[in-house]
Amino acid sequence: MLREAQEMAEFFAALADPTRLRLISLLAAEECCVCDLAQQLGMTDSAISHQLRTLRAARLVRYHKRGRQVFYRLHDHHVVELYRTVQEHLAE
Amino acid sequence: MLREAQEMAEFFAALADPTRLRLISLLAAEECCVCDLAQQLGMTDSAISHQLRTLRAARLVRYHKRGRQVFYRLHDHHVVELYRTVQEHLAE
DNA sequence: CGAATACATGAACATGCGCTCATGCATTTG
DNA sequence: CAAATGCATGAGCGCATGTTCATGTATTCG
Repeated sequence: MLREAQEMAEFFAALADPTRLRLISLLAAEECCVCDLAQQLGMTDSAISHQLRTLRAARLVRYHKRGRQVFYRLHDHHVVELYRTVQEHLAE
Repeated sequence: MLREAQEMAEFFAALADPTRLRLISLLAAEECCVCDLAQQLGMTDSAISHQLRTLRAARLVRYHKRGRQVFYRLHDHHVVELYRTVQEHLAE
């Protein structure tokens, strides 16, 4: 039980940050490269890159390179569903 | 968007700890008092009380007093559903 | 009433986290 | 090729977090 709790905690921790949740919100609309994400959030490329690393580790996003840009998108539909569920839960 | 992200982040943060997830797992089975929860997790009453405070703040648990004991239970069915959903998601 | 029990809480300490800054590595452009 | 662009990464700093320890409060028991 402890091990499972640890895994779940790490997963929730990846979602427990406003910047990462805003990234997920942006990526729910469309795939996007790092510098555009940074610009939309008014943050540095470095800060966003660090956060994307966390989202990658939690398998919440995927990416593919084209030229010198890296395009990120949500890993699968489960991510959006979880996001929407909690969003509605907090709206009451 | 920033404000909503902040609220969601706080909610996920309440779930981003192994001890609190184990408490939720125990409370999913049956309502329980603080000292029993502490004993089942092999932790001090104080540590558990602190964590229950966090779960209360996130409205994840309710409680009622009887004598000198305080019995905690999950706030509503949404909590268990979210727990099960993520549990299954990580099981793949 | 006095001791013990069940829980809550504040301070303190160690650890982890998010951002900045500096740097490095591909890729593209002039 | 050299400069510039897009991104990744490691170190470092300030701040939040989880546990312990000491203490406080209500309730129950002898």
